[in-house]
Amino acid sequence: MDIDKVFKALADPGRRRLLDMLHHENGQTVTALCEHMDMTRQAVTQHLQQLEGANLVAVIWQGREKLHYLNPVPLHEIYERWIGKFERNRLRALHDFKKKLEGDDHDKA
Amino acid sequence: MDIDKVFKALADPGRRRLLDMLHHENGQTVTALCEHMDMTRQAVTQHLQQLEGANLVAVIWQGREKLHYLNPVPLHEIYERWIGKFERNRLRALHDFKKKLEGDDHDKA
DNA sequence: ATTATATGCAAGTATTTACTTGCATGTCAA
DNA sequence: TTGACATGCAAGTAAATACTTGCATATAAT
Repeated sequence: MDIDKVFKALADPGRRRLLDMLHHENGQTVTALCEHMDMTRQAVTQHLQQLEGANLVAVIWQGREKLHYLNPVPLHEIYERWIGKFERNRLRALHDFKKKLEGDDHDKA
Repeated sequence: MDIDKVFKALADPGRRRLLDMLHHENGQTVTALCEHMDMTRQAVTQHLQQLEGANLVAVIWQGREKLHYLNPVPLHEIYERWIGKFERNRLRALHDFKKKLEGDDHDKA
């Protein structure tokens, strides 16, 4: 799994918006998703392709319609491999930080 | 809190690497961080500034040295406001998705 | 004082990314 | 089978991002 693609995909507000829309209603077509996006269909398509490439969205063809489904697994990966790791040390880091500040203010006092 | 800046900051592998380094050893100087980065000091500085802008890194000046400290709070925010939301519906979404697939395979059979 | 070290500022280039426009293809419905 | 609808493909433009180079400033060490 290419976590870089996931981060890159999430970096754009438009793409996050698309994920939100699918979160609100799963299995939407390109055209449906376009209605709330202030850009051409092509632009939206390209964003959706990136989301697909990052495996955040899966697609099912239904006749001439392309239905988009959210795949939350990569988000989970990001949490596991990235956020959790830092979270675990959250309090410790904050502690270190404050200690440093205090050390500066009254050094050896 | 500007969550877009956080996502943008995380979108670059170099910046994620810097966060990793600080996670490994907190409070490093620019120069120290540069040693493991295959680019000029200026480039690293600019990345660090973006991390600072996203509030992922805090800085303390110590004489001529600039010490960088990790701030995991924005990561937590991302989890809270983004990942968790999707996680909660993870199983449900997967369920919907499979049902859709099945429905296509043997429609009304 | 002089030199070395740690960093900043700013302009310029190169690469990447976002978005558009125009046309092509395939599916559905009358 | 014709017309409307859903989407794809591809080339081009505009804007954002990553990175560099050259010089300036401040702190520390000798």
